[in-house]
Amino acid sequence: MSIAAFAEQAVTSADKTFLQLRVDIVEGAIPPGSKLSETELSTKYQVSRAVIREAINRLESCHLVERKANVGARIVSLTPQGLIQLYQVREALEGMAARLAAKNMSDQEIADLTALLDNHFQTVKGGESYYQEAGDLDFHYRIILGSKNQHLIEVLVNGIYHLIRMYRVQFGMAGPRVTTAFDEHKHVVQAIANRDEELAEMLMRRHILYSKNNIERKLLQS
Amino acid sequence: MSIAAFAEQAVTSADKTFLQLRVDIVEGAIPPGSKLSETELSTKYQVSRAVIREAINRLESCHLVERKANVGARIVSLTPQGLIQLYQVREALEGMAARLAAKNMSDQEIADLTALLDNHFQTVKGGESYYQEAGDLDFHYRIILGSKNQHLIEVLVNGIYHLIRMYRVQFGMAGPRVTTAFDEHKHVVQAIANRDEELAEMLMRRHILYSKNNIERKLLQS
DNA sequence: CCGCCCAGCTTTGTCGACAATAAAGCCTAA
DNA sequence: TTAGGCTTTATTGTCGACAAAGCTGGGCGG
Repeated sequence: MSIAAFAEQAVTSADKTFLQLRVDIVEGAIPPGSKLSETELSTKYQVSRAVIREAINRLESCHLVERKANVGARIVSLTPQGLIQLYQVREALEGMAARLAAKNMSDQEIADLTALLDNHFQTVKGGESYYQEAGDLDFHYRIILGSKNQHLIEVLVNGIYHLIRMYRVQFGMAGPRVTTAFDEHKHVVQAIANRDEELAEMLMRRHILYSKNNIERKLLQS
Repeated sequence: MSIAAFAEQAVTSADKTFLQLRVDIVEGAIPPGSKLSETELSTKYQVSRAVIREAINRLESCHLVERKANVGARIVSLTPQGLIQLYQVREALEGMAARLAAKNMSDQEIADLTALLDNHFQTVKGGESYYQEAGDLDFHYRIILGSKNQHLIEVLVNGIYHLIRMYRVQFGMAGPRVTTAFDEHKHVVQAIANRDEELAEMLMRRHILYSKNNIERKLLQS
């Protein structure tokens, strides 16, 4: 359920098309760099061009597609340095999120977060590397929401994280760093529980910086 | 010219309407919290409803308006804590921008930035408080662009700064802090010139933090 | 007298057609 | 043969009309 809180419900037809398209893009069903023809999509998804246009507009505000006037929309093309830049933004924003979470999360929320981590620990100890995807996301989402900062939440949840997921799929990073990342998570939560804003931010920044370095290494060797 | 580099040129009709609407919103011609009726706007700006809808969509991605399905769009309502949250995001992002600028700006760009500051110094010394608006913006924009980080630039320039301007207009902060802010700017530039990433980030963060505190004080006493 | 429900009306969502712009291919001329 | 310009064609931008959902006001029943 934890993550399901973000299941935005689509009421209008453009909503559904937007969500569907976003999945298709992030999951790679439509490859990066490819052109999005309005007429083609309108037949494919059985909706009018106006709906497609609205969906594409929203995709653009997620930074998943780029439009040029009188030319059309293309899915963004992914580059290693683009991923690096994304992690730089993540480091700044999630660092601040951790700081604010240390200040603003309720005791109950912190308790829940701790419980979540214990739960994950059982899984990790069991040897399953299930952790990476769902668990990691859940952890980061909770802290972002815990910041109680609407702008922060918006930019990260609706903007950056879909792009991150897209990179993960395209560059095929299922990712090791499971146990070490788990320890880092634990320390961040401890700092938040201690209401140590300074430390929470620093630890979160390092956690993301390590991730970035890890990814850089993998990108270079391939 | 410096700032004119951001003069996005509108080619399509929706572009012009969007830019016009954005000005009208940011400058306060359309007050915060008010409803944006599509038909009303379409007669007012002499364009079809489709154009208005597209413009509103883009305004939404700037976080200047909020939409509800089957209900309509309203201009965001401004709250003191909303402004605080905005400054928290600014602190994180522009701090990172200063760090990256110290790494990525060319020597020429740094020289230009220094010259710009000297120029501003003459103005400040002359007693004109012209500085606040244009000069401050120019300084921050250059460092943001100097980061060479596309995501950072996007979020700040197209998203946050218009909101900041809107708050400035609505809450009527022409702003003192002229000379002290100038010194802070100077120190940031020095750190960037020395390629001291750590210090550049720290100084920029403090600069914005001071601004935030200053604003908080003013908000409370009113 | 108060509250609920229904009808009408306003506003948004969706659609198909037309206009305008840019890309592609062909034709001509150097 | 190739470069340049023109024509054709496909795609996007814009429009007005229709469909559907929400809000408002009046009437009915408790």
